[in-house]
Amino acid sequence: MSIEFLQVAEEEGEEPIELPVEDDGTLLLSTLQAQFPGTCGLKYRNPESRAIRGVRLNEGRLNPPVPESGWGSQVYFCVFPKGAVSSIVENKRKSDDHLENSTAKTKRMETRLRCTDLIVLGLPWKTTEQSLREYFETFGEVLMAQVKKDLKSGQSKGFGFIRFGSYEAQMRVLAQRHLIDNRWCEVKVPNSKEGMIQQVPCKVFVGRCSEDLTADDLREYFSKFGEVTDVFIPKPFRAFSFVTFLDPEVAQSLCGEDHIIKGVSVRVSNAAPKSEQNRNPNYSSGPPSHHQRGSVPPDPRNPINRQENISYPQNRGYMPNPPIQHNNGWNSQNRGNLDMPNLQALGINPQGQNPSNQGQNINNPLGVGLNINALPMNPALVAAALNQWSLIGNLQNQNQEQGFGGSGGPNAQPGSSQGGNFLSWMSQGGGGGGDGQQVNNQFQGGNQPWSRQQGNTGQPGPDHKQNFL
DNA sequence: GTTGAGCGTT
Repeated sequence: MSIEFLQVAEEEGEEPIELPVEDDGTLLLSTLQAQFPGTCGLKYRNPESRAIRGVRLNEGRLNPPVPESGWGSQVYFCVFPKGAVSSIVENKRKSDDHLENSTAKTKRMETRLRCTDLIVLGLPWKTTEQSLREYFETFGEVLMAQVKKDLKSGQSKGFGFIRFGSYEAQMRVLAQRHLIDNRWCEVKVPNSKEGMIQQVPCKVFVGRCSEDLTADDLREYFSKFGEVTDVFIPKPFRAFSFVTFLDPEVAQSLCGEDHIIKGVSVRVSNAAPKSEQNRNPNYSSGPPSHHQRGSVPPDPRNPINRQENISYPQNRGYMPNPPIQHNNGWNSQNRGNLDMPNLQALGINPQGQNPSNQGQNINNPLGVGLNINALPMNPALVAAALNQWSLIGNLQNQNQEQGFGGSGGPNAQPGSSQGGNFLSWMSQGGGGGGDGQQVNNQFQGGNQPWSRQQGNTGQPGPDHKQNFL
């Protein structure tokens, strides 16, 4: 006997896949979902009425429209779960937002592949699911919004979950903090969903920068390739910078290229992950892996961030790049290694190639037998650069004592322009964020989740683990 | 009736 197949496409116009029908003539939902993860049903266009018809689903089995005549030769389309919100939100969106022009298919793909529930921490007690949803709808279609409450009292527990329909929306939301019902909240990938997020870095290293290249210059230039969510230029001048894109693919596409900005030839390469050694030893619980992309400072171009006097808690990590914790080996395997910003900044790659470092160990530039005199550069300059990154001197001690993970980027060391340590670097403003945002520590005590962590003169306590999330 | 780091009753 022959097995019957029916043709299923993700949506109308897409190339169908043939799926095997069971002996009883039904299609198992599991069979469908094996090919179209996230699908919850099937539909088809009625050739007579031209209307879309749904396919009966009963106990995990999809039934042919007319049982006696089987599925026929028509193409069926997947049904994906969708929230109640749609058209209103769509219409509200900025028309100039090119990222929202993604096709339905792209959206599906993203939903299927990468969207995940996000946890919203620090919600005001008064925030309801309604207000939570309304807030996040400004970023995109919200498929789910919930506030966790005490079952008995109904009182909010101060956190909740949201899910977006598009990955862009999710990325935007993860890339900033959120003022919800007049309280700053943070959105993260829940611990339970770790590993479900794409871990392609959005940040690129831009070497050979000249001192007169401003963050605005870089932003303006690189924006033509895709939305730039952050630009970080270390202070004092270190001849490199970091540019973070919303889209990791844009970032990756630029790596290995030379670009001329304001007459300066800069080199774009992968932003090497920070090493564990320069991280906060207390911060080891394997937080969400999305922070490569997620922890960029709020984008000032986002209306939400245009409020007057917006500021960020000094110790909370709204510096160029809060520490990145990966569970994909980016950092976890790099313990004991040093980063290599110094060499990259000088246009030197000790590995002799573009440091494509995703998931790879980054060799310690010192560990590969760095010989300053052998470098194709003024040794004094190299030495000065090394010194800037604290690669000469008491680096070990600093790293052990500072107990901080924050830095100027995946491979920027906090360094010490004054011969100090990271804390002194922090107290100078910590880099202040790539957009020149002020870090004026305006938060008042008690009202913010992070307020108690203000004051950065002492050793970070154990609970500084939260500082940079 | 209070609170403020966390990780989702179903």
